[in-house]
Order: sequence, then C-alpha cells, then structure tokens
Amino acid sequence: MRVVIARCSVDYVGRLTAHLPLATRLLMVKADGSVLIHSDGGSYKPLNWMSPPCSMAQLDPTDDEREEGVVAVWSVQHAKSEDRLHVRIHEIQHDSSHDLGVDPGLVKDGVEAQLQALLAEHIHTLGEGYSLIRREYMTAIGPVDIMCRDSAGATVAVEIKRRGDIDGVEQLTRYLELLNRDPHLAPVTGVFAAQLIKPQARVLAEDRGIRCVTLDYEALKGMDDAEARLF
Amino acid sequence: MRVVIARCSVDYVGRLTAHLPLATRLLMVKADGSVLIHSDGGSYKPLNWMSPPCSMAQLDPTDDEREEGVVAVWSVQHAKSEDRLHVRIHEIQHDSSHDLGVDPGLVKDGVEAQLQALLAEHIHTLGEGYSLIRREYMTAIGPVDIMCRDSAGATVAVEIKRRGDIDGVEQLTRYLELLNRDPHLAPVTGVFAAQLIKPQARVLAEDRGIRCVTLDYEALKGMDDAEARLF
DNA sequence: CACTTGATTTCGGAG
DNA sequence: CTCCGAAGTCAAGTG
Repeated sequence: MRVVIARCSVDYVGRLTAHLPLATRLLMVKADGSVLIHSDGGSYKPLNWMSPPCSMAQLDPTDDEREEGVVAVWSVQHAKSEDRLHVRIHEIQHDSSHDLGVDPGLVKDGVEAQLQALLAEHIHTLGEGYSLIRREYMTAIGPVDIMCRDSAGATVAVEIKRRGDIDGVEQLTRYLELLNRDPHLAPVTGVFAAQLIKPQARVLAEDRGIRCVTLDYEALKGMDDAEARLF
Repeated sequence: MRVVIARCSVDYVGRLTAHLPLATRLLMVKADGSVLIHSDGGSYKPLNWMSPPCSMAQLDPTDDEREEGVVAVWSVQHAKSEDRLHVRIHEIQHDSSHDLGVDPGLVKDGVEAQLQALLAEHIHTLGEGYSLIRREYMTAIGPVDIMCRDSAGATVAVEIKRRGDIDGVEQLTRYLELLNRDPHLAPVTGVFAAQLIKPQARVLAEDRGIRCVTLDYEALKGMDDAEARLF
C-alpha cells in the first residue's frame, strides 16, 4: 500500500461527473490498484475513489498544467468500464509504501440470522400460547423465516427484518398468498417483525391484515442470557 | 490527520460485534476523531471504523495483553452511543501526522435530481402536447417524481431512475394503484423513465401497461443549453 | 454468471 | 430536528 499526502485537484468521469478543487488530501493506492482520496473529516467514505479492477498511469503534466503548478498527473482507468479518475498533484508532502500482506478478514455477529434465532427461541414474545413449527420453512418461492402456531392453533408466518421496509411486506404477502392456497395450512395469518418498522411499511402491512411487531434485540438477548445462566 | 501502519487486532462492539485477527493494516485518525482501519485491498469501505463524533484514548496494555505482545491499546468511544472500538497494537511500522485543512468538498453533476429537473423542463420529450403538473407530487405513500398531462388531458405519473430496475416499476405500480382510487385523477397512466432500463423491468412494466422511456441525459442537457443561449 | 438482499450502510434534501 | 430516498452504493449468498 502506498500512502501519499498531497495538494491536489481531482476529476472523476464515469457514472457521474465530479470535481474536487485544489486542497491537501490523503491518497491511498492499494495493492489491487484501487485508489482512495480522503479528506480530514466526514465518514469512512472517501471524497473520491476508483474501485478495482483498475490501473494507474503516471503522466507528465501538459504545458498548461505545468504553468498552474502541477508536478504530476495520476490517470486511473477502470478495467471494465469507461470510469476514469484524474489526480493533478501540485505538491507532495509525504509518500511512503508498505507491505501489508493479505488480511485474514472480519468476523461478524449480530445480524438478521441472530434475530431470527432469538425470536425462534422466544416465540412467546409474539403472544401468549405461541409455539414454533420451524425456522426457514421452505416454499416454492423461498423460505418463510419462521412458521408457528398461535394459541388457537392457527398457522402464522413470520417475516423478520432488521429494518421493516415495504419490500419485506411485499415478500410476506407473496408467502401468505401461496400458503393460503394449501388447504392443510389455510388460514395462515402474517406477522411482520423488525427492529424498526417504517411508517409506510406499517400502513401497507396493516392494510393487508398483517400484524406488525417491533423486536427489541437487547431484550431478546437478555432473555437468552438469563436462560443461559440457569443452566 | 494521523496515519499509522501497524500490526494490530481490532474489536468492535456496538450495533454488532466484530473482530479482526492480528495483521498489518493502515490506521487513519481524522481531525474529527474518527478512525478508519484499511487493509491492502477490497473496496473503499474500511474493514472497521468509528464514525464521528467520537473520542480516542490511548490505554496501557493489561498484563495479559503485554504478554501477547501488545504495545498500545486505542479505545475509541462513540460520543452518542455505546459503540466502542478497541485496537490492540503489536508493532508500529509507520506513524505520521499531517495538517490537511478543511476540504472545499465535492462538486457533482448528473444524478437523478438533475434528470428529473431536465425532464420536467422538457416534458414534451415524453410526447407531443404533454404539460407539467408538478414535480415531487406528494401522496400518502411518497412523492411521485413527475405528474403531467398528455395531449388528451389525461393524468400521467412519471417515475424517474438513473437505472431502471424492477424496484422502480413496483414503486410506480403502487403510486398508480393509489392515484387511480382518486376519482378526480383517474384514469392515471404511468411512464417509467430511465437512462438505462433493465430487460426484466421493461417486461414487467409493459405487462402492467406502463410505458418505458429511455432518457438521454446528454440530449436533454443539450436542449437546456440551447435554450439558455436564446436568453 | 446474473440477480437478490443486507449494511455498524453514508449522504443529502424536505418537512 | 427527524424522516426518507438515492448511492459511482459495496458485498455476500443463491439459482
């Protein structure tokens, strides 16, 4: 990895056109050829970048550029599209290269799968007398996250999302339509469960007779931990 | 901005739990206190990070950590949540700080808003006799990009995308369903306008009686410039 | 291979 | 301020 601190201006032409006026920035050139241009603030997103696969050529400045104080031009070209990044460097304050090796990668925990497992473990949070049939109940159009029974013994299909959006309601609606064609299962009702349910999704769900349940990840985790302590 | 190349392991606890095993990485500490941890590949997204506002404290390693070879621990705490990042540094290969100043920021051109404005200005490109009602026509389930009338005076709802995908067709379908419940508006027809329309989206749209229009950004821009030259 | 879905999404605009 | 949609989204899993 090469790290450069330089006063530069940048132009990107590709899916859109973008320009960065002259200022001091950090330029990162990764081993795969990708380039990132960071300012000293904002979020993790660079001001501008080129994704791999791409290649970088260092050009001599034109006469006009040289007059404006440009000492080097990086031309970064994407390998599979017309996307192009031009970095005009006026002054280099730092330039170093480092061998980092291959990264072993990130280990994650706590996403949708976890929510599903926790809710399946504590299916009674959906209501008194609920019992689990199974997780990932397969249908012709995909797996229903959780199938269970309510206290009256009626089948309930549950769709789980971290964020409950209209898409999720549409998905559950398709499942319900299919499940209710099966006389052994019908009538099947729906529950849309998410950590956060968008208002528009709630309106759509309730309009279709689907119950909305807001999941509290910490509370579910707490139940789990409390049970774990008992054994 | 501080740039460090170091052999380190990283733990993040917050919205999820994540761990990075020991490896050599680039650590970026921005002026606002945010921290980015980059490997020598992948995309512009860091392996791990902490967004501002946050603060970093350098801790002494515990005895256990010292035995494992840890020479320093960075504890980065988010200011408004419980999100926390721990960087255990085993070896520093490079450490430098640079004053970048405030960045003047990015100038963009060619996004959806621009497309919408240009099409609204030149609504006749949809057909002879079309007239604009308004942009961002609000409904209970969100704003319709453009509402206009065709030459016969019938209402037309237009959904604009840079890339015309199935999602966009579904969105427009929902708007049309809602709009057609209003007897003052009905019948409302739909136009799906995008720079590029995916074949599946086109099939779905046409199956639902929605007309597909491919937008030529450069041509629309050209009309705009030609008009501007007249005044 | 293309397509779908989730993300510690981030970012910008409107209400 | 919050809410909501778009992103040069990226990346992982699946058919």
